Amino acid sequence: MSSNGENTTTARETGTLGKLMVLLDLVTHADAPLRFTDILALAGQPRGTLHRQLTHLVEEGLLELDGDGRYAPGLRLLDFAARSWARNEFRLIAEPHLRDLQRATGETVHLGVLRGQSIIYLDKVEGRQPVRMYSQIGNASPCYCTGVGKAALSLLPAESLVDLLAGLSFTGFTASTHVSAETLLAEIREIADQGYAFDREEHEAGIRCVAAPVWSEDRTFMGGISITGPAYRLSMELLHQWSVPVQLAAASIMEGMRVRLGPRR
Amino acid sequence: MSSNGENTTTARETGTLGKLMVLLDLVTHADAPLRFTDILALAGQPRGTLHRQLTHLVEEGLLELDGDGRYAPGLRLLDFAARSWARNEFRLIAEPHLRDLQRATGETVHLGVLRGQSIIYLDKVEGRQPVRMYSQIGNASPCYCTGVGKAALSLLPAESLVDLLAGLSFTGFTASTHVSAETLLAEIREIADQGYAFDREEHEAGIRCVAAPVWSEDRTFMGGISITGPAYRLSMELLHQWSVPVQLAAASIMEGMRVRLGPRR
DNA sequence: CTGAATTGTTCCATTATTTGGAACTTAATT
DNA sequence: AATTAAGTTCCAAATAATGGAACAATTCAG
Repeated sequence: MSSNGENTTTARETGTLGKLMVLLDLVTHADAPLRFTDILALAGQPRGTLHRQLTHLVEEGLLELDGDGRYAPGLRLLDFAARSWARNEFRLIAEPHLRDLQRATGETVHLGVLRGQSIIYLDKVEGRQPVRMYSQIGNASPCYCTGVGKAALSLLPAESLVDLLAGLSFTGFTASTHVSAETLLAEIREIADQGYAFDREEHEAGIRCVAAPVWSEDRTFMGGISITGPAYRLSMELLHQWSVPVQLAAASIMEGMRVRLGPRR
Repeated sequence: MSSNGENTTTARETGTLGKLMVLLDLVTHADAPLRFTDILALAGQPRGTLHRQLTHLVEEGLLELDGDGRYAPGLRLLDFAARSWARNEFRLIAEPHLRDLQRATGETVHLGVLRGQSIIYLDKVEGRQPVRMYSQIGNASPCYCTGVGKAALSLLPAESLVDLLAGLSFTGFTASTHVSAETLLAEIREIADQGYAFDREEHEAGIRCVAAPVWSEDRTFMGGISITGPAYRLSMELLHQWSVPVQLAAASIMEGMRVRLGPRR
């Protein structure tokens, strides 16, 4: 349950929409519903302005104002997201391969894509217990300390990579989290060579993963798939072995996309 | 998989945000990614205007533009929704009771709330198979042909109810769907008396449910919970029996909310 | 291959919306 | 009852959105 303060996109914070999205971000990222005054402090805007902006967001169902004057994320966001997810082509194509990989390894499998500096998880296939929905799906995680993130970064052309890394602000989640662009860059080059990435408890202590990059032909889509699990069960040796099936699954997904979307351009 | 064209909220379609939300609705409700020209036809706006609006939505990550010039819902919506869902107090309080009800009956249990003319499903607890996430959660369904919807409507004060009904446009999904405000109103009055509602295959042929209303003290939150399943397994007699446990579960949820949020006002 | 048609993008004077300071109302606190 | 804080409304000034038209890039037809 990590919340990272980074931008999901390279959003402009100017323009009417941009300013409203900043507010929406503020409220959705908060740990609890916020009062008008709380938002006022966080947003640093004139009261009149803020009040009208919040009113508009509430009118559109993007925020909700409860009886105690607290602002919470609006349920209309759920409706939008449900549609966004249900019809996502990348996810639809990847799903069967994720299931195969889960069955083969018995561990949790994730699918994520790079958006700005974050990885957004598009799907998750777990073993035993019924999936707690939305548990991970939709969550934005940092790219510099997740397997899927580093795999995705390894797909970037040199210049874009340097630019992105320059804009990162590192948070040391664990002892092994990368906290400098230099060491991260070195590892990403290695990953680009070998074609797979590890997360050696860099985001969460006790959690490891192997990941392989997945991309669309025109590189508009860059992400990855991973097998994740507790360190006590997933030795680094085992993860090295699993680098093969992850890469194979990644290849299958890309082949699937080629077939489905391929004949054009 | 029903898409209903009704508004989820009483949104104003004026103002900068309102106009952009109309576009977002358009794209997310479409069955497939739309081209610029498609949206142009649907939105009926000047080309220059539309182009800039779409550009802004893309810049904010609310829409995505693929390599073929097709607009699809943006993944940032997922991030917003994941947060909106994870911290929803109503859902958090209801969850254990939904699980209990599922275990007691063996059938699928839903939690939904009324937003405008639609029911938005907040949670779903299924039996056997691992839940396909987002399968129903977040979906907006019509209020006039679902158990949760009719249960929620039965909570409205007479005047609001008449107003809402007047604004409905009925779609006859099955032979038993209400298609007039009169018959619907009559049933809702009955539901208000007895405290539970049925869906007699009104939304989907072969699917029945019993639902009970759930509301917050100040009535800002009006929704319901339901037990849903195939008609061959859920006789009307069985559903009558289950009206008791659904109502009990509803009562428990409301008690939970009172305890958690109660001491005030 | 050329010209015509369609589709998508940019520009900018006009128009409409947003801005933000201040006055005002309501609720909480002493 | 008086004081402070919280929330809401108002309006001239500043800013952003509008939409028509010109421009570019693709696609299509002969």
